[in-house]
Amino acid sequence: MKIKTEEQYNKIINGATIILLTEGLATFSTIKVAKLINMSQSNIYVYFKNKDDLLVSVFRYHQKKYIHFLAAKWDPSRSPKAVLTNFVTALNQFHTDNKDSLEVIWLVRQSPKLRQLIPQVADDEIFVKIFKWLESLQKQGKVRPLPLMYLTNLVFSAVINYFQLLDSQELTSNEMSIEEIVTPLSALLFV
Amino acid sequence: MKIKTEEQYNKIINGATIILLTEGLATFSTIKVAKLINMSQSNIYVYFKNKDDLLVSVFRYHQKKYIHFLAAKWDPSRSPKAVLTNFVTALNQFHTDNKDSLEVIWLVRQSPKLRQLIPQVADDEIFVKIFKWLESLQKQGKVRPLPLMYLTNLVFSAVINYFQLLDSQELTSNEMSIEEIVTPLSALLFV
Amino acid sequence: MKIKTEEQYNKIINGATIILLTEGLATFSTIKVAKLINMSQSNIYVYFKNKDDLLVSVFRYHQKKYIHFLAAKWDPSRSPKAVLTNFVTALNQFHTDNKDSLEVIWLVRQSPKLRQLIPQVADDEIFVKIFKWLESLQKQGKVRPLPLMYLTNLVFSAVINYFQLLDSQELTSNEMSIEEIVTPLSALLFV
Amino acid sequence: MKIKTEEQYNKIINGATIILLTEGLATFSTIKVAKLINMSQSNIYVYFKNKDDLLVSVFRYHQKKYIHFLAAKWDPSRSPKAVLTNFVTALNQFHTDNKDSLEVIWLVRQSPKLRQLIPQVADDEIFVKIFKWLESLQKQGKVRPLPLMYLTNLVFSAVINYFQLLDSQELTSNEMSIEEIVTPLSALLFV
DNA sequence: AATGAATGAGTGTTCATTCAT
DNA sequence: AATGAATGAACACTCATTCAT
Repeated sequence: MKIKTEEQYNKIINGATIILLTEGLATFSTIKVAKLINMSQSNIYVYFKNKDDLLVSVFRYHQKKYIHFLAAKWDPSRSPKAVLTNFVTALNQFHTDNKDSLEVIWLVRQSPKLRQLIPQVADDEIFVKIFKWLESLQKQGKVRPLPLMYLTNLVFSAVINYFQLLDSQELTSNEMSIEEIVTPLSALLFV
Repeated sequence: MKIKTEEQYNKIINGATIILLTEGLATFSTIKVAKLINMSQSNIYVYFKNKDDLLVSVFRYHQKKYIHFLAAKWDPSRSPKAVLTNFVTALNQFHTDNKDSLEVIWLVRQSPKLRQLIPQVADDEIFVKIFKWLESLQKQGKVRPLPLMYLTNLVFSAVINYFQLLDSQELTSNEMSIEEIVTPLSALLFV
Repeated sequence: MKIKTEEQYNKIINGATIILLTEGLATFSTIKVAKLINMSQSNIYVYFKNKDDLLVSVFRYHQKKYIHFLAAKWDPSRSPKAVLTNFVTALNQFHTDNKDSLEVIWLVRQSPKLRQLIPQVADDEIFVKIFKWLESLQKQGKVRPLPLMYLTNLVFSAVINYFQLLDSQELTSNEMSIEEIVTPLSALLFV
Repeated sequence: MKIKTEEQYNKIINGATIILLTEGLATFSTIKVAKLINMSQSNIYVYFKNKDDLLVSVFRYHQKKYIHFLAAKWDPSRSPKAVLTNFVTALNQFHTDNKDSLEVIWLVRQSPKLRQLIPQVADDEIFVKIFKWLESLQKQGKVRPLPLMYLTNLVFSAVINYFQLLDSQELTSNEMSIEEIVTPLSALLFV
C-alpha cells in the first residue's frame, strides 16, 4: 500500500491509536476511527487494505519510533549495571514522551491473531546488538545462564508492569521511582 | 432440579472458556458459545445478565480455582527461599492441571473494559496472608523495600512469561526448566 | 435449515421472488426483500443461512411447484403428437397460473454461479419418465436420433421463448396462439 | 493522439468483456475492470458516462462484430435449406472465432434492466434482409405461417442452446455435431 | 427453565461517481 | 487525457438483547 497523502495517512494512524487505547482491541472499529478524525469511513480503505492492515500499520508505526529511540540511546561501552540503568532510564523517558506507543505495542502483542501478522522484530539491528551484548556477558559468567529470550522478556515486563501500575493508579511514583527497579533487576540479571 | 440448573450453569461457563481461548476476546460471542454447547442462545441470558456478566463470571470461576489451589499449598513455616520455591512449583503444577484457568485469568485482565468489572482480589484471604508474610520479611530487612504490589506482580509475570514462551514455542522446557526461575527470582526478591 | 414459522418463510420466499423478477439477479439484495415485506433484514438470516441459500430456496420452491404440476399432467398413453400437445398445453396453463414460477426457474438457471448450487433435477421422477418415453420412441425410429438432453432443451426453450415474447409485447397471443407451437415442434421432434 | 484514445477505448471494452464473462453481471464492477487493464478507475469515466453506458457499449461492440459477420456470409441466392445450412455453419464459425462475443450478447440480454438500454437490432440492414427473405418464402407457402420474430428466435436459440450444452459439457461434439441441427431446424422452419 | 423468533444496531468491505489537479 | 483522493450509499452478515410461549 503506497502512502498517498502522508498527512491523511498519519491522521488515520493517530485516530486509530486513540481508539485502540480507549476501546481496546475487542471493540475497535474503523467506523469509530473515521468519526473521530472526521473522515469518511471508506477513505480509510484507500489508505489501508483492510482492518487488520490498519492495525498492523499502527503497530509498526509505534514500533519504529521505539526502535529508533532505543538505537539512539544504546551504549554498551559502560559497565553492565550502567548499561541496564541507562536502558531503564531510556525506556522511562520514551514512555513519558510516547505513552501511546508503548501501550499500543503491548496491546497488539497480546492478541494471538495480530501477533501472527506482525513481523518479527528480533532481527532488527538494535535487538541483534542487545542480544550479542548479553551473550558475551553470559560467556564471561556475568549474566545468569538462562535463555536470552527469557531474560529480555523479564526486563521488559518488569518495566511495563511498573508503567501499568502507575497508569491504573495502583502505584504512585512517590511510593516507588523508576530508578528503584534497577537494583532488583540487576540482581535478577547479573551474577 | 437445582442440580440440573448448576449443571447448565457450568456447561455455559465451560463453553465460554473454550470460545474465549480459541477465539480471543475480540470475536467472542454468545452465539458461538450457544452453538458449541448445543443450547439456545437466549437461555444463556437466563443464567447471565448480559455478555459482560458472563465474561466476568468465567473469570471468577477460574480465579476461584486458582485461589483455592494457592491456599491449599501455602505454607509460610519454612525459609523464605523454600517458600518461594514452593510457590513457583505450585503455580507450575496448577498450570499443568488447569492450563485454561491461567490463560483466562491473563486474557480477561488484558481488557481495559473488563478489568473494571472484575472485583479486586487483593482482599482474598490467601493474598492477605501472602502480603503479611512479605511485609514481616520486609521489616526484618530480608525482602527488598519495594511496594509489595509491585513485587508480587513481578513474580507472577515472571512465571506467566515462562508459560507463554513455552506455549508459543519460543522456548522449550529442555532449554530451561521452571525450577531455574527460582534463583533469579530469589535474587530479585530477597536481599 | 429447519422451517420455523411457515407463514414467515413463505413471506420471505414470495418477497424474494418479486424482487428477483423486477430487479434481476444483478441487483437483488436481502435489504430490498426485507423492505418489501416489512420485516427486519436480520430476520431473513434466521430463516436462510445466507443470500445464496435464499436464492436457491426460491428456485427450489418454484421448481417443486412446476414438477408437481408436470407430474399430474403427464400421460404417455396417447399418441406421440397428442402427448406433445398435452405437454405444451400443460406448460401454458402452468405459466398462466404461475407466471412467476417459470420466470424464476429460467432466471436462476442463467446464472453460472447459482446453477452450481442447484440440485440436478434430471433425477426427478417425472423427468426420468419423460426421458424413458422419448428413448423408447427413438428406438422405434419415431423421434429424431439426437441427444435427448438437446431435444428436451429445444422444446422447453421454444415454449419459454413464446412466453418471453408475449411478456415483452414483441408478440401478442392474437398473432400467434400457444397451440400453433405444436405443429413446428412436432416436425422438429418426430420423424 | 486520437489513435491513442481509440486504443484506450478498446482496452476498456476488452477488459470489461473479460470481467463480464468471468464474473457475471452480478459482480461486474468498474474497479475490477480498471485493475485488470492497469488503468485508473476514474479514467473509465472519461470514456463512458457511467457503468451502464460501459455495459451497453460492450454489448454493442460485440453485436457489431456479429452483424458484420452475418452480413458478409449472407447469400439468399440458393435454396432455402442451403441458406439455412449456410447460416448455421456461419454462426458456428463465428462462435469458434469469437466465443466471447456470442456469450456477451447472450448475457447482457438476460438482464431486464440492460435489455431496456439496448437498441433494437431489428432495424439493422442484415436483419431487414433476412426478414424479407423469410417473408417472401412465407408468401410462397414454403415457410410455416408463424410470426417471423418467433421463427428467427427459435433458430437462434436452437443454435445457442447447442453451444451452451457444449460449454457446460452436458454434451460433446462427438455425440452431436452442429450440422445435425440443420435437419430438425429445417423441419421446424420449412413446410 | 428453555427456546424460537424477532429486531436494531453495528461492522467490514465494495463500489459508482465526482472533483481537483 | 489521466489520475489519486474522497465520499455516500449499499450490502452481506453478525450479534446482543428482548419477548412470548
